[in-house]
Amino acid sequence: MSMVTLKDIAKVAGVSYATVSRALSGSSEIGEDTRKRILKLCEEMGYTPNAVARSMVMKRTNILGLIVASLDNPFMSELTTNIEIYARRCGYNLMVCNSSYDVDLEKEVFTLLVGRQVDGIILLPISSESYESLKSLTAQVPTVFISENLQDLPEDYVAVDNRQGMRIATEYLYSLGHRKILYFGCRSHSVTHRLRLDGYRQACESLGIEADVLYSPFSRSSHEAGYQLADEYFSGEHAHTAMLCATDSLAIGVMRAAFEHNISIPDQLSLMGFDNISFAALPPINLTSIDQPKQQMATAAVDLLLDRIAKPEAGHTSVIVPPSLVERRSAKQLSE
Amino acid sequence: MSMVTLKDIAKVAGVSYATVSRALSGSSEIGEDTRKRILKLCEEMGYTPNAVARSMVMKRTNILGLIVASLDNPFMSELTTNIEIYARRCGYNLMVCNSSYDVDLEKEVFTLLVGRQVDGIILLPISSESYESLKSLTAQVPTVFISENLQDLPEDYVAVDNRQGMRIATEYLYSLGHRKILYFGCRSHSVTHRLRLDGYRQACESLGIEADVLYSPFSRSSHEAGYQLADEYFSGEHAHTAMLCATDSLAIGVMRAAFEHNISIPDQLSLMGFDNISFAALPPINLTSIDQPKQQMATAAVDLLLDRIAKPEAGHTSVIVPPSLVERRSAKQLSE
DNA sequence: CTGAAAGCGCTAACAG
DNA sequence: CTGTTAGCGCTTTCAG
Repeated sequence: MSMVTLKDIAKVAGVSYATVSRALSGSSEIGEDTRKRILKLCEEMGYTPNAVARSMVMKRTNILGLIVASLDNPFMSELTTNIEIYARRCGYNLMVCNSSYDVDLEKEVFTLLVGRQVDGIILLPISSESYESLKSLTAQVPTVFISENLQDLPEDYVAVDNRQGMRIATEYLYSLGHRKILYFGCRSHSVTHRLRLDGYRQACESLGIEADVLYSPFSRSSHEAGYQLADEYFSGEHAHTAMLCATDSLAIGVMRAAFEHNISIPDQLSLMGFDNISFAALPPINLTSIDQPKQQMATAAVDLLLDRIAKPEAGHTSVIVPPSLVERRSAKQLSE
Repeated sequence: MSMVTLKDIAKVAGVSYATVSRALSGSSEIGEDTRKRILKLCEEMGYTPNAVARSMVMKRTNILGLIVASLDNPFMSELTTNIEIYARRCGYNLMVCNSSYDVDLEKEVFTLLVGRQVDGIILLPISSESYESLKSLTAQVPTVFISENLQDLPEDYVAVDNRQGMRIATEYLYSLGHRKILYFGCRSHSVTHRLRLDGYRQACESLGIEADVLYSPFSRSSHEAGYQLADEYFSGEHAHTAMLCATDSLAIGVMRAAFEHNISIPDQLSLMGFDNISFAALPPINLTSIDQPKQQMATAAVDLLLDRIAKPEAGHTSVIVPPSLVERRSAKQLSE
């Protein structure tokens, strides 16, 4: 289709194709007049540079790989959107693969992307265990992990300050008058989730209130998990005035259980989530949450990756971004 | 990093690198013993074929471009997920670009993808107008439009049967006893939306009930649009017992307005949407809707595109997939 | 300032 | 069955 090549336009212009290449690369030395003439010709002949050929010789594709558990997850798709837009602004295109929450597949697509000669890879919500399985691969190509806190592992990553986020949440509920706050957790194996729980515990301690934790046996955070856990909880005694969920998804499940148990939110129970996924803002949900600044995380991840590509041997870096409270209507002042 | 090339392993194996190439491509004639020896060597030396080099000579990249208005939109991200997974199964990787609802950007990224030598492009919710702006480009590379009905335009596309979907919705509400059904529309310029409206009107006519339509002035379907429209509507007289929204997003906005006007859904008003986005299933929303079979649409789009790549000159095809009713709890039997 | 030529890693005839 | 060779379209020394 776009079969016009450098050679073609060189022939028409009556110059060598090296000259045309120079005209296009903009740089170096070339006569202003010839450049203009050539550029015009390219336009006329509908020439589009062949990025594949260029990659071949440049030994870099200007393509970034993105591996994501599932784009269906609103948190991940928000991140992806921002990553793509920013990467493109930096001159990179994005090749996206779903790992479908499968560690083996994740490994497989990683290898695929390496074969594609991507300049770097961004790995998006991956449980911290899968770091183990990818260890040998991440050495082959610049990689940054995003949204999962890898702590002291020798990798680049960007994550929100999870501990701080839960501290903020707990303190907020406290400021609303709540003293009996239940924490609803999940995925106990994940560092990220351990940090969140930590933040809650720390805050409780310094506030002088009791920490109370319920953990979902489900391996993945979902509203089903939240529903089951809450349904059980509401069926027994429940003296807490507020509930703090490890994720928004969990909180949404809690909403359903609360509804079925005729517990009104926020009148009888204040509820909070974490992540501030787009769902949370929907009118019928209106969930007070802790925001992960997705845009900032996205640009930080791309910047970090480009840095690493520029200096493959530099030491590992992590970027921790600040969370923030988003007040909506699922939590309110405790009435006496 | 992965600097091992065919040549390297040829040298070690003591064969010409054409032989290695053959061993890897699996095909043609080559001694079983040498093949095995070579394959083992590749493994040992950690060889990964360079897809860029291969693309260069094959004149095909096995990359598909995907242009999407915004991955943030759950409908689009669901489609994208399915497209990526299926495309990969077919041996293609996906390069994704957001057009951010901007016709110029859309054109820009299209050109970018062409320069990337993608084998084909899938264009995802694009208003039918943008077809005009892309006309000259779609001729350059196999392209399929997805989710927007292009009617008689000379393009390949896959879309749901929008008219039929709204007919089903209307008939369903009718079967629930509703006779005064209000249609909430938007984006009157879009063929897709015109077809939906059409389906509603047709159904009303054959059911012998009156068609009543309210159109949002907003150019994009969103819950804000739905909220505004519904807020206004509820503020005036409102004798309808059911409301049929052109999209789920619109319906979610209606939910908020209803809540604020103390109108209970579904007790006082039945509500339906269209698209069956993932939101709709969330417990606090629980919206009865018309499903667009995203997975089927995704695979159909990829299949269509691969067909077109195989036969660039074949006539244009469209695939219309069937919608289906998803009963949840926002619509119910009209009590007398 | 411009042309000639080499080569990126791989595939595909074409010979042997 | 295996080796030789010629490119794919482009960038980049190195000469003019």
